[in-house]
Amino acid sequence: MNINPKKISNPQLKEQEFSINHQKLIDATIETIAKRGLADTTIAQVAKKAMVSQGYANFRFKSKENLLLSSLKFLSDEYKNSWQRIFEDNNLDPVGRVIKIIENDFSSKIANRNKIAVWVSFYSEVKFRPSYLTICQKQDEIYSSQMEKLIKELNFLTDQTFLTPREISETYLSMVDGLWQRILFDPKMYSHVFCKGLVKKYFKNIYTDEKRFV
Amino acid sequence: MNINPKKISNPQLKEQEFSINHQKLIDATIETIAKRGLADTTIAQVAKKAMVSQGYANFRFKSKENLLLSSLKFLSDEYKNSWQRIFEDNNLDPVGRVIKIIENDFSSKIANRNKIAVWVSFYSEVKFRPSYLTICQKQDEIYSSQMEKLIKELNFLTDQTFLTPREISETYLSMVDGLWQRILFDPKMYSHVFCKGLVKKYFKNIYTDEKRFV
DNA sequence: AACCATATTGAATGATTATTCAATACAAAA
DNA sequence: TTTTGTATTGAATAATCATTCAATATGGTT
Repeated sequence: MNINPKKISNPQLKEQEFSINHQKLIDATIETIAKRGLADTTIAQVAKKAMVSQGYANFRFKSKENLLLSSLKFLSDEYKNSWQRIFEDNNLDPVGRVIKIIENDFSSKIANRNKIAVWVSFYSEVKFRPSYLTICQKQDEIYSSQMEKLIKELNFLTDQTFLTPREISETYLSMVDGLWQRILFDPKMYSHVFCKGLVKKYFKNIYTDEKRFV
Repeated sequence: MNINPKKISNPQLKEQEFSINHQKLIDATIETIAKRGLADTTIAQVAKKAMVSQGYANFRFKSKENLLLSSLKFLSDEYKNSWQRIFEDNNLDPVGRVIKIIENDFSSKIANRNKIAVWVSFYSEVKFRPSYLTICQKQDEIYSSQMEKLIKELNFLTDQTFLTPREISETYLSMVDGLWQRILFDPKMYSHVFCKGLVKKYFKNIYTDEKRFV
């Protein structure tokens, strides 16, 4: 019995086969939203980009809504994984961790104009689709609380007491959201270098003795 | 000849009559977007809310696109007027002016959840509709440069030199955008009081001697 | 080879919606 | 009153799309 990877009698391979098309469609959805906007994203276009039939796309995801939701989930998980790795890295001290966080939030993988366009598209619908809100909010809460804990350590180490960990982390998170939005408007002015510099300068002003916040 | 305000032989009255319906439709558009989202806003719903016929709404504005554009323009002008009044008020010193600006940006007239929902809806389409970008960007540039000038004065008065006016004003504007977005997610947590407090604390940390940034 | 199960297709369907326009209402002028 | 010009209507149109599903393809099993 010849084991050909394309054969699907093996449940594991079947699962993999499933994942390939699943992921192809999610990628195509994100690309389409990034290129045309959520309003002009149709199943037909997504299916074409994923090189499957229109009927198939619907069949796989049950509905367009569900395809969109899965795509948001994917993006959200990708982001979460990238910052979670930083929080779990035991080789970093608080300052090094904060710097890694900043660099991640304005890395070309995370903060590129296409992905931001997709984020903002979903954000804009959050008030009307509770399911979008659920996905976005849960992860943001974890990020937020991890960040606050990190700042707490940093404050302790540096004897910084004027600003609370909560204040610093909320300010940071707001700045990131705001800067991401601004990247959409004017990606030249709000370059990654500019954004990182601005945020680091914010921290530098708080932790004046710390040389690493250039 | 009896001058009845409903008669339209007088060109001025005709103009006024025009404006009434015009504004009714714009208001209805903003309300509809705020309630249902840009994606689910139809001419039929807007017309119903404005209490005119569907055909009329289209006739007045030539197209749905143009109605949306006019609504964005209205919102944008409203915002501009509110901050411009503060910049033009000669009774304010720099600190007082900054405080007024903060209070305006998180006033219930400007930063309520409905209006933010509309703003974010348009923002999310900015990458795909150059006409939206034009409206948003032009005014933001003016706001931005006025803000920078104001911070320059403030830095001069307080001998603050570590952060440049550009840095402070860009940080402020990003924070505002980010906080607005967060108000959409969780209006209870991001109350006006919380947002104003956070921003004022940011300034307080820079201008430590200034008592008015509570 | 014949059969079966599953994956995939693509054309048809039905719902939604912007836009058009012929018909109507209505107020001013004659 | 009749006429005229403009404002407004609302039903018809045409386009777009999500969704469905009967038909087909594909590859494994016997």
